[in-house]
Amino acid sequence: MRLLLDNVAKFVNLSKEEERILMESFVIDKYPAKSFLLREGEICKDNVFVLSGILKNYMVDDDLKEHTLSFASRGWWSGDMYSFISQQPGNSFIVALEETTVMKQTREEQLKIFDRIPKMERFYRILIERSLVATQQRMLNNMQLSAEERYLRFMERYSDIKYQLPQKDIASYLGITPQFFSKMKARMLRSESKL
Amino acid sequence: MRLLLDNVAKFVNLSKEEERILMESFVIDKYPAKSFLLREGEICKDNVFVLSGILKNYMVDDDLKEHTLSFASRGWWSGDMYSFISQQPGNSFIVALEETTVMKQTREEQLKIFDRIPKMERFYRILIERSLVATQQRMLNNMQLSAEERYLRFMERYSDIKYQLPQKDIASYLGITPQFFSKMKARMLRSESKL
DNA sequence: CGAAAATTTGACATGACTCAACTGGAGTGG
DNA sequence: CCACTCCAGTTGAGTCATGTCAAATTTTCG
Repeated sequence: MRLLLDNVAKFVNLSKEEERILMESFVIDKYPAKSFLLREGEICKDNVFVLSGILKNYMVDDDLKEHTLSFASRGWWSGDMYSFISQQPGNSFIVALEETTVMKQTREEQLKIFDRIPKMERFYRILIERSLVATQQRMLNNMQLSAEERYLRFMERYSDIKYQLPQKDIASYLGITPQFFSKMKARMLRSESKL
Repeated sequence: MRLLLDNVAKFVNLSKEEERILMESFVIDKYPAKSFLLREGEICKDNVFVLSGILKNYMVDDDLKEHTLSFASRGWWSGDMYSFISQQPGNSFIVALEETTVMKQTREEQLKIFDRIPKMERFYRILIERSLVATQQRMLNNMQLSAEERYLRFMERYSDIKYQLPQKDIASYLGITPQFFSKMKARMLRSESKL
């Protein structure tokens, strides 16, 4: 609980009363490993904040290949942005990679909070400003870096959970096949040990 | 001028007085063809709204290859998001592909407006929510679609200006080389005429 | 333990890139 | 207004990064 308020406090200052109101708009929920918070075709009702565990947000294309959009661990947000803001059926899945506890807030509650506590609209604005920058950066990385280089950046970005993620999911985040990922890692190890 | 207010009015309703205050925070500026609004290493002072003409936002990687982030024509916004929100030197260029007239607002003015007219913070929040969705979608397109398919989507997305953009810039937006783009187009034409 | 899933490995295929040469139009200066 | 240059665009040959398919191996977990 405190974790969420700390996250908010990084960008805006809330009074005790505002904190109380805010907390009332969230509910805590717990998902077992491998359970789905969201499936393709469903409406993403909630914006979720991870207290513990790991979530994966991904899409499946026409060839049934998975494409991972993001991972979320303790202290990070997750959701299907398109579906959440439009409240229309989305195309992505969100699954718990391990038992995961979250605090979640519906879009409706969120908009109400924006009216009651304008500072929260500011907080959210800042959150997505940064998210937009990160997404642009990642897209650029995909355009200009080799798979190997992208992998190294990935390890930095997700250093807290890198050893808990299945390789196939890392590959799908990097935009390469699991087979190629495996060969690439082997190659990197070989050339590293040659030094 | 009216164009900007209409753009805002799509998401929030301003009073005449608020509209007046808002307009005072923008200045109009005009750039000749091939002139730069922003260069790598500079701070992106302004968020710009295009009244006429076309802007291109791109980055140059270590191999001196260009990567186009976006084009902006009449009624669209442009800027280096990272640099604009952090007010730190950025890595992207913004250049006018033809003579371009814009309305621009500094980050400082923008933040002032957010305090004076909270509805404008809401407007901006909605703007970047959508921008985030579009960027995620584009990243996914890059991951799951072939260059050919990406090209077709590009033509829809930028149907208003597709014939005014140099091919090398379209190629760099699609994440392919101009040579490959040229060959691809030729191939597409051939297989189309065979029908 | 046994089945299913994840990972590894190898042979081969391919989409996209590089380099280089050529063409044709756009702008520039004399 | 011509001659010249300089980009943008095209095209071809060869290459490379990554994908595909298939099989073997290891790990996970009921």
